[in-house]
Amino acid sequence: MAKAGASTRKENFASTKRHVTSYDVAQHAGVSQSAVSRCFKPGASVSKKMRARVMAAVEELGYTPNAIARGLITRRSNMVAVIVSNLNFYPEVVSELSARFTERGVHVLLFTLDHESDVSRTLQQVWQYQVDGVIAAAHLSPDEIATFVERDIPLVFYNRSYEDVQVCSVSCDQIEGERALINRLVEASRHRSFAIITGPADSVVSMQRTRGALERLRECGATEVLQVSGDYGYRSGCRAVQEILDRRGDMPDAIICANDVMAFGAMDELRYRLDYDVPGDVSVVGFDGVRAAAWASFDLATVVQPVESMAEAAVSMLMDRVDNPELPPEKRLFSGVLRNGSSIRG
Amino acid sequence: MAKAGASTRKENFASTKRHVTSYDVAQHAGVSQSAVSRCFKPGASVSKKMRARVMAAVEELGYTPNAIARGLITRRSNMVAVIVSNLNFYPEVVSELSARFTERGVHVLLFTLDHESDVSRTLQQVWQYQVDGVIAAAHLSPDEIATFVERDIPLVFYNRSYEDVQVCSVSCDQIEGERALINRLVEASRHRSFAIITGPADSVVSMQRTRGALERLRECGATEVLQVSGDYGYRSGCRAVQEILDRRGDMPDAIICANDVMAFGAMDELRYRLDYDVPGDVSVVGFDGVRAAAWASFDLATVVQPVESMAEAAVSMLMDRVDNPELPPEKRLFSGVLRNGSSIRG
DNA sequence: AACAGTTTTGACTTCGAATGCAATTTATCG
DNA sequence: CGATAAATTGCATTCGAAGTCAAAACTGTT
Repeated sequence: MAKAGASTRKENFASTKRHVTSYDVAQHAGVSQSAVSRCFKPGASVSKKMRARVMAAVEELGYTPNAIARGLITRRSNMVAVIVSNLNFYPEVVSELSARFTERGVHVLLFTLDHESDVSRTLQQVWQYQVDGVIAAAHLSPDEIATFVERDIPLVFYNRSYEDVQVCSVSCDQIEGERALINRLVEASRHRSFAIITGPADSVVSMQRTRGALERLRECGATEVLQVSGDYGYRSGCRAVQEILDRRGDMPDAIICANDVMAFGAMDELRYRLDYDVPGDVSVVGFDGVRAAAWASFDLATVVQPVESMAEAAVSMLMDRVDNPELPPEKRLFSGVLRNGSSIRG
Repeated sequence: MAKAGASTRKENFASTKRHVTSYDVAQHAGVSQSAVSRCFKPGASVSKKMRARVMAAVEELGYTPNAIARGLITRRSNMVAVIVSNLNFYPEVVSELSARFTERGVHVLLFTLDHESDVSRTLQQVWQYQVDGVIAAAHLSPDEIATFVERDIPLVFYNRSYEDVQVCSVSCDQIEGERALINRLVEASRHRSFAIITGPADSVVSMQRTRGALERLRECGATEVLQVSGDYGYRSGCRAVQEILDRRGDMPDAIICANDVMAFGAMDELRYRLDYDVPGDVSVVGFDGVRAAAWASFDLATVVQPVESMAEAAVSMLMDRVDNPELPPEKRLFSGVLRNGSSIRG
């Protein structure tokens, strides 16, 4: 970058002058402030000579345009809010979204929710920052969704879909995925009794997965399906297995978990505390396709959500509406990819 | 919040007027814009009557202060940048930082780095957004650090320390932690031969961990220490074990991994592909204390970094310098907590 | 060289909220 | 009650960049 000499000079400027503004640059280059501004606007009409002079001054003073000031006048902050609930904080999703936005020169204001009740407070913050759009991987009430419409702020849900609300979303087909998983189970071997470990009661995703599983199981003629509830965490997977044992007296042929992490808990509990063989005695399946599903310890049969495609879709869907607010709401549904793992018997 | 009636009214306003500004509120309440502004400033001098009138108008119009405009004049954006490199994206850290900042009414602009080379581009972005401070969980060059000083932007490193640079940092004592781990190893049982799986060559943290291990091993009289390199990923843990086997012909008594995830890879490779017993034949230790370390499949002996304390420390260290830029740089070093796991023999 | 046509350029205004200062109201006390 | 101190309020300006529009500088043509 800058050589030592230039660096020293900059330092001096910095200590005397608080912030270098476009005015300073203009003065230094002997041009108008408008000219400086234009040099930073992509398709603007600036002569070569002008651009060169300005850029020289920019270098010398170490000028950086102030995005805050720019945002004020252009009414485009180039920031989007990403709202994720802390519980199901999928790092891949956040980092993938962040990367995709960065590619487009858009910056991510991250909001994590500890409790779903923080939503309204969070939204207050979101409004203040004049973000150009919002990606929500959390549950919003219809009222809250309505405020986005009122304020003309594009909103895209990630893996949350709302049946009766016209709103953008990108999701993985939970029901289809779960059905595929059940198909895999019944094809693989004669599983007769089942248990489902659900996610938290307020998780739509969990409900869909559970519903998909139940539907398909019934269609396949399974009559014996025990349901116990978990919270998506490892420990709740362990506890759920205990509960299954308590309620049934023995283990079912297969345990269907609403997510991978609970499946890990379930497998570990079965193998290490209850001394069952997975998949010999019990098959276990999950949902999500997190990294650890492919680890040899688990080699879990699950549905891999196409995180990259989904993130890309969410980002482009959002940015399309930012550029053109007239676009109608759209729901994009991706299919998950079945991952065969040795956690299924047969 | 607002009843249905009010909501409808808001909607009408919204459709006629682009954004509700403090001027609109002022006019509606029959007061000056300054008054409105003051009603939103904590310790300002406003009479009860005035506040009531203003707030009524605020409610009625659905006004939200514009943080962008505020930031422009106050020169305080109430945003901080959090820079993390994508590779070692520790979700706990990011979400913990985010929560701590949110508590203080500060917002997080998230920057993820795919390659370390993106740093300078990222910093350009950071300058533009006039963030009040930066938390970096990534490597910056001394030149880059210097620009923070020039620009008077407080910077706190998370788990990166620089020996000769005066800069704020919050870290876990990698060397001490690793030494404790080695102590645990030698106390537990007679381990004679060792292998170390390091992290990426450019990771300072990995270097420190390796150094700590080597030092303590030498002090304990270990002569046979093989070093192979990994990249912090699960697969690299697997590969590293193969490499150890190739280079030695057999397995050492203990494998010391620069992080937990590689330790998982190593354990799985040993158990499921090479048919070694862990810890019977080989002990494995990691570093970090991620969630999965406590899972029964691994029950890994490791050093748990006190993420919550560290995040809190980083946040308060940063915000202290934002409020008082004169504070001198400070390095805070936390001790990790040894986690005993059954991945160690004895 | 003079003219119309095209680029470039600069003066001025704008975005929305915060603040110093002066004007005004209210409270306090002899 | 009047005078003075104290609290409240409004006016005008400010932050930094971008856009509007008209003036100025080029271009090419005859």
